[in-house]
Amino acid sequence: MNQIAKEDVLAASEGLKAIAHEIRLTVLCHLLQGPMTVSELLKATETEQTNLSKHLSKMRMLGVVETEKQGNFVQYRIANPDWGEVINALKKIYCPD
Amino acid sequence: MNQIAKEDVLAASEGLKAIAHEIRLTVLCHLLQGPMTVSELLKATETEQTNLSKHLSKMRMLGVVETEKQGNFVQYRIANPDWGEVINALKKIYCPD
DNA sequence: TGACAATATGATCATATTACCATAAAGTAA
DNA sequence: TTACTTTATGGTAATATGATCATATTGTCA
Repeated sequence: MNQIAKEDVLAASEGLKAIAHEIRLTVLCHLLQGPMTVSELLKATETEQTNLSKHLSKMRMLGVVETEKQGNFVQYRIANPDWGEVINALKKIYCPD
Repeated sequence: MNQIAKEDVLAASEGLKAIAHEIRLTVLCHLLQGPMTVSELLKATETEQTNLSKHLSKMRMLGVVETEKQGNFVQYRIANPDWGEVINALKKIYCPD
């Protein structure tokens, strides 16, 4: 708080909760490459439809992703491209070269 | 996983859990300025000693921070400076200029 | 219209997280 | 040694999270 306001820390911690899960982090990584439909994310995450749907819902409610309905499909995209920088920093920490 | 191995995604999501909490994120932000003792963090976070201690313990077990005992005090420090980049990215997303 | 495909939601159960209390452990100093 | 300070740990209760089942919603197409 020296540097960041209390309310911003709270908001950021909520945002972190939105991606602090194996499936949701996987979704985020994929969406960084571009928007994807639920069906595509389903293949990518190898989980149950209903389970993925809940994770996507959580990410949407916490403002990390946005959706756009396209006919029968729903396309998900990252709400703020700066999440890419978060992922890049995580890669430095967790992905050995 | 296109880009990140499954095991790395898992590790990163665990690391994210270590900071996806208001108190723990506050601790991380403070430690970015340099090592601090528990007592100092206690003042900074304005929480109960026993509560903070558990949060610190979690961060340590998940490898985000390290400790060094100095007499009666315990000094905490960030294990990997790259967490600074994570915070900077979060600032872009959550801290309006 | 009916059948089907894509996605979301409600209910439920198991598990995890968190805050708080009491207490323990470890170091210091008289 | 005793008293005190600093930090950690065990127990517990409230709440949150996650997986799974069944079902609903919405849109497409024949």
